[in-house]
Amino acid sequence: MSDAAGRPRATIDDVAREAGVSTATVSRALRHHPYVAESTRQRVMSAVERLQYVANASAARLASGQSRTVGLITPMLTTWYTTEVMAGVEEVLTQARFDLLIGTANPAARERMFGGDARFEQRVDGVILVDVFCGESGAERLAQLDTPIVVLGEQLRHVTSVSVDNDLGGRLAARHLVELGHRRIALVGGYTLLDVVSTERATGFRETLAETGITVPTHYVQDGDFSIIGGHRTMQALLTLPDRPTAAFFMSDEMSFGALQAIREAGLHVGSDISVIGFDDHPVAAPIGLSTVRQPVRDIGRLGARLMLDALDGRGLVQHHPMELTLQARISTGPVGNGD
Amino acid sequence: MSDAAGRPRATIDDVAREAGVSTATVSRALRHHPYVAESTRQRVMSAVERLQYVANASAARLASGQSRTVGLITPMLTTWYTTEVMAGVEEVLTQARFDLLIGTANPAARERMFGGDARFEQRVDGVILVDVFCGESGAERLAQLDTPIVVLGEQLRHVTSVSVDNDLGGRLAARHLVELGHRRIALVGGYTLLDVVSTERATGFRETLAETGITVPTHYVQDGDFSIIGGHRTMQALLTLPDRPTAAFFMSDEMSFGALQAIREAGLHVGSDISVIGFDDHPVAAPIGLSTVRQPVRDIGRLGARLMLDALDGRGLVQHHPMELTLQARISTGPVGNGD
DNA sequence: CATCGCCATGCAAGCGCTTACATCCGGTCG
DNA sequence: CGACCGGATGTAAGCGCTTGCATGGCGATG
Repeated sequence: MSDAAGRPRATIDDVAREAGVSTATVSRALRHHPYVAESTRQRVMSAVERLQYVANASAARLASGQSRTVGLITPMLTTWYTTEVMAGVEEVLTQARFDLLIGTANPAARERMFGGDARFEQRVDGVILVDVFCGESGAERLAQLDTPIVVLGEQLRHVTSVSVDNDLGGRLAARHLVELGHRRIALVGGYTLLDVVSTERATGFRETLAETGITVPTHYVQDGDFSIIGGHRTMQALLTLPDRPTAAFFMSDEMSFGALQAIREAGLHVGSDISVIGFDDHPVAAPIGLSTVRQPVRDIGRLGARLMLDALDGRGLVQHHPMELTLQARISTGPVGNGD
Repeated sequence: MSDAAGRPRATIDDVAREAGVSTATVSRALRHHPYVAESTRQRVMSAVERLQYVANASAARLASGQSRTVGLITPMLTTWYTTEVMAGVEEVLTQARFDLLIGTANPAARERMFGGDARFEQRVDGVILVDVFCGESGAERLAQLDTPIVVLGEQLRHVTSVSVDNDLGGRLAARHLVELGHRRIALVGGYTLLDVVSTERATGFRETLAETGITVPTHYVQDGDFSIIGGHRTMQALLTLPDRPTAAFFMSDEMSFGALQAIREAGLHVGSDISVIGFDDHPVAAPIGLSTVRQPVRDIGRLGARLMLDALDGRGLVQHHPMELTLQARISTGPVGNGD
């Protein structure tokens, strides 16, 4: 290691020598330890400046046993939701001078992770799980680890968690469509059999419809794996139905985008021939007029990171933190029969 | 540090003892060093398994002097383009068991970075710059550092770089609009005064138009800072012009999305009243029918990471790697006068 | 059969920090 | 005025690995 000028990189010993103090003092001065005289700190700082000293992170981590890094594990790195959460986490962590390490956990490898992901071991001080869906039993196991854990996207009792009220999300979407007069309504989730999020939203959605005597027939329920292409495929299928629905609730905006494309390709009109409501409030939703249930995605990430920082400080509380959901009505949803 | 069972974490010494060999042998066995007998390796591996040993990355890094981490610096963390490049980089790096450290460089702090971003020093083995726009002179300085550098988004002589031919991109967009008969064409870049990308695309665009005798008047040239909101604002401005353009080239799809919204809000029709062509081929472009100049964004990230890995291996070549650009004509562009 | 050479392994010295503990020093207090 | 105390600093023992060098075997060679 050497710097741009070819000189070998300065170490803490060089700084100590230059400042005429011990390495212990340099270390303390740099980390704002209380017992360092102001004059000494000044001397150290100017030596640091002169030598262009930058601490070696690996050495510090080894010696302190802390990595100042938090890991983030998610099964779906490619959805907008996930990257947005990450952005929020990154923002807060960076500000606190922590590093972020990303790890992907496909559903199959999930089990292994509860025993500790090898990639992360000893490398992170804590881990944030995004949409990993561990369930209460998984959470209990996580709580056993001596590593702080924060779970995003699921409400849990045994670990710190933050999520929206998905049931309510489903209700908001249902109420909106009912108010517009729709009765033949399709329901498209991500991976119905696997993810709690879809299940919870579906429950709220169905219950609200049931209040008006509406039921969602089985062939109106589909999975679109939270992707644009999945939404496209799903809407194509729905459009070929003899009893074509007049509205559909897609549980992510990305799926909705695909759905809008399918509708247009079929020569139909969104909002009149068929209404579509999404979930998330993706930045493109407003520009293209997609009605949706908005969740404060970036804030979820920010809060998650803050909770992690608290836990790392020892002043973390194991509790659930709910986040707000709001309906954004736009032009992709309209009164039923408008187009007929 | 302890594992889930509360036992202190196993170290390399524990493994050595358990396997009846020295720590040196364990270290070699784990890193597939050639001079380790197969039988020994087996013994070590089973000891590792039994003790659930996971190496401490910090210790390894300190001892080896390598961080197995590469830094990525970008001024615009929030654009789709950047996150997509990152995803490509991450994919390749993770596979090679490298870590990725993200750093944001706002244009103002750019200068400092050439002297080395403190956040990254001694912590990364190399750094990838995404859309940092250093220019040949900056590149020369970067080449002086003993840290491998890969620049994405700009063609450079003195450092390894990968980028598309932005001039060609501008030409493709221009040719498409000209072929549709447009003559009043607006041109919206990111930060005209700052970024090479916009400048290069503008050059190709204008030259192609010039071949047909078309010039772009000053008031048709705007900046939309590569954001949805910026595109929206810009299109609103263009629509109020007495000599409203019949087509516009937005240098990112995200700006185009905002533009489409503005057009719809004004009660006009995209593709007939006014044509819009973007740049990137954002995943939402196809669903909503936005014509665009496609660049293989994720591949740029992947290649960048691969080049970095090569450089770290000492078998890197300083050279430029061009990437393909293709026109994707969709319904947001149509023949001129179609809507009048 | 002594000599080589090469593969396999062990020894031990760091890598550059952090931090418990020891030390020193000047003021306070009884 | 000596004991005490707490702030400021130094000493040095690690943290858990990697790796240059030394060593030990063993088959091939002359």
